[in-house]
Amino acid sequence: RSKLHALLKSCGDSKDVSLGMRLHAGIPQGVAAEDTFVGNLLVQMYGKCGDVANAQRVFDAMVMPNVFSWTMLVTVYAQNGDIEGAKHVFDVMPRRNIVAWNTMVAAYAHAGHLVEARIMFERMPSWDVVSWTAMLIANAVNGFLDQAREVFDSMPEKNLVTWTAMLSGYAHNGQVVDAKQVFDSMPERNLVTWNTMLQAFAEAGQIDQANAVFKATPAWNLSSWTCMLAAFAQAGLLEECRSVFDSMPERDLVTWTAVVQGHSDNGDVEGAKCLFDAMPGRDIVSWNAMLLAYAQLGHVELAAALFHAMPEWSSVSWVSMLEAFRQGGDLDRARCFFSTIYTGDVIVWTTMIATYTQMGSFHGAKATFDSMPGRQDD
RNA sequence: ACAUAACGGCGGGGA
Repeated sequence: RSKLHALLKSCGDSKDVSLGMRLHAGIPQGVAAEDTFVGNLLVQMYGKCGDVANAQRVFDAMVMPNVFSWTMLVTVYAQNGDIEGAKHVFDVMPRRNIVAWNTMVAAYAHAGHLVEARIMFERMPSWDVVSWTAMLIANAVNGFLDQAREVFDSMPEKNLVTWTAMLSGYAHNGQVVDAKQVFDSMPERNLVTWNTMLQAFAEAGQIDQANAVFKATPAWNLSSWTCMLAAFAQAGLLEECRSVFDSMPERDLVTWTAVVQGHSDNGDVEGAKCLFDAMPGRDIVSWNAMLLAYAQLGHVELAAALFHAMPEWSSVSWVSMLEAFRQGGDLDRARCFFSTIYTGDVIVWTTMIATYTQMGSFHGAKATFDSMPGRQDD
């Protein structure tokens, strides 16, 4: 069982759902249902792999789900972006503990639903450092750094995660001076802390400072290297970007996508395509990055071909194609393409409106604007 | 024994 534990955990960490399924299939019939511990491990593994349906299926078959099973199921929905689903499980679970409450507050926080996060938080029977940190994040992701700071300052207890969350809030809000101040006053640091500080300088375009933090970091992981190579690319230093990429001891999908984008950002489509073809695997983000490279660099036909070769599409794909047609001044194809989209979000619609506007078709822009579903006029 | 918060890669407008 402890072996199974380690194996299923590693499937979750590496999102290897096919190995997870093989392990699941190797467990004797009924064990996953009757042995709550084993069932929990499977629910968690499927959740981490993004397979919510199988997580739910294992859970449903469990004879005696315990409080771990229930809170894990809440986490599964929350971490896969289904807040409604998480809330539903939360509402029907027989006994709610602080971990379940914290999970819900954090889910709302990351989705940017500050009001809901606050309502949850206020209804909690008690709070701990995780609850407070989640509320700090809820404020920070909405750009309310002063309120986040108030939460931070008034917390009865802080730990390394709290400090790093505050640092991260400043980092992503462009407040690099405040970020540095937090970093300098932290009682302790770990690799996440160092990476967050690196990201703060990188996002602020302060490449020398970023490089200094990178060099001073006691040890690196994939996040550190990837952040640094992306920072070099964004600063127009493609050679340095490449040298980080070439010297990294390991690479993952995120790394590969970052280096593809680094080349496209610096106008090197051929380099981007070479790397894209050499990638060991591709996900929707990497396909979109390559698609956008073609779109932004004016390769309409290559973009169209790539679009049709993609295994799946997202709103980013639609926007990239519209961008390609807009770049090429081809309003007809943009309009025709747009009419085939059924699931576009507000950004897709805004891009189409901008395309009409830019081509001088105010009627088209207005008509599109008027037919937008669920438009918020505030 | 197993559950919750912090770090890296893709899109429009706005500031």
